[in-house]
Amino acid sequence: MTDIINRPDASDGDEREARKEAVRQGIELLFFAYRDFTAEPDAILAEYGFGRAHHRVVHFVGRHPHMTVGELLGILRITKQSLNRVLGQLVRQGFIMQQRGAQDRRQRLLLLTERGRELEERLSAPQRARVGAAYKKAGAAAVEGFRKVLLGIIADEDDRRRFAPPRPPRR
Amino acid sequence: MTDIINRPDASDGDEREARKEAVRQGIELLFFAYRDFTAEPDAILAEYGFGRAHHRVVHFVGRHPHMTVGELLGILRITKQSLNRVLGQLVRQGFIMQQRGAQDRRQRLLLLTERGRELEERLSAPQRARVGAAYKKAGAAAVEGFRKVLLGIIADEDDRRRFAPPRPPRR
DNA sequence: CCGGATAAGTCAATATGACTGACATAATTA
DNA sequence: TAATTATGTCAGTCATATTGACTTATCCGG
Repeated sequence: MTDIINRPDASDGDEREARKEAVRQGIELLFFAYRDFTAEPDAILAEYGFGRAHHRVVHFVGRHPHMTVGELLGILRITKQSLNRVLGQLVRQGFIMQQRGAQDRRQRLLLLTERGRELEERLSAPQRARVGAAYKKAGAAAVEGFRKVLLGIIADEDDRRRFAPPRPPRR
Repeated sequence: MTDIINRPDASDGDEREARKEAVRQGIELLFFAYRDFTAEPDAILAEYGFGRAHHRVVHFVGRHPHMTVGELLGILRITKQSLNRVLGQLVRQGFIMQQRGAQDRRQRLLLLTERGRELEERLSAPQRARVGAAYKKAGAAAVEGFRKVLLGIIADEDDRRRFAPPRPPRR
């Protein structure tokens, strides 16, 4: 269960050190990848006078239409005061619409407008290109590993549940 | 006339859609993983009145002792004014030492003090635990895939070069 | 050896994204 | 009806980042 690698001639100390170094490299890889992964959308956002927070809102509302403000707060893990400035700008400038909830009329269900979809498309394009190219280059097996490790890093069980296998076997 | 319904082997259109969805999931996975990956150190940093920027500096100086200020700026991709506030605090509070460069005396080579090493250890412990557990759970093949994909996401060739294979064949 | 380039540091002003705390409103639910 | 919940808002603060201008010390090429 613990055998990461089968090495007959390494001592436990070396083994542990090598593993520790591998983990530290993983940490650093995450930093670099995230840094570059956000750089291109950030440049586009600047045109609109928006920041990374706006991207996150547009992304999640795009992927989960009719989500509530509370759900969005739970995903982003920020306060409603922080969200409100960003969300308010997006609503006032016509990127996001709010609909009264049908069952619970206190809820404001969030939706992208046409303009919002265009923005989402522009912002995600460089990220999709970057990640898509990395996927293609690394191959399907590597992508499976990438997903597995990232899922292991995510703390919250509910958040992990968002990620069903990419192609669930139908029937 | 693309028949959506009854198809054992997917058409190109479906194939493309599935791939696009897989890439979008990857983007989201990166967001969630990075969010959780930074949450625990952030709480520790708050005890010191520090922020994430201090963590990054302590991390890179710890991993690359005697690095110059310019190298650090290149890695972090921030302005020297931004770095200076953070670095200055760390130096003044005894977490980082600066040594004059031997060849080039304009350089201030950066080093962790004992206190700095302790801080680095505290900050990295939860990250190492989280990433280490994810590695262990996912297995060696998955880790290889994780590394491959993240390397593909990193834009800069010089940055990619930092990541030699975790166990280079000695001899 | 002089002058330009480079490494580092600094001052000032500004923007963004986050926080805490307090409070308001409307709607749901017990 | 009363408590709770979903959302929104006002006010103040902090950390991180920016641009732009400038200084000091040092290096290096002509």
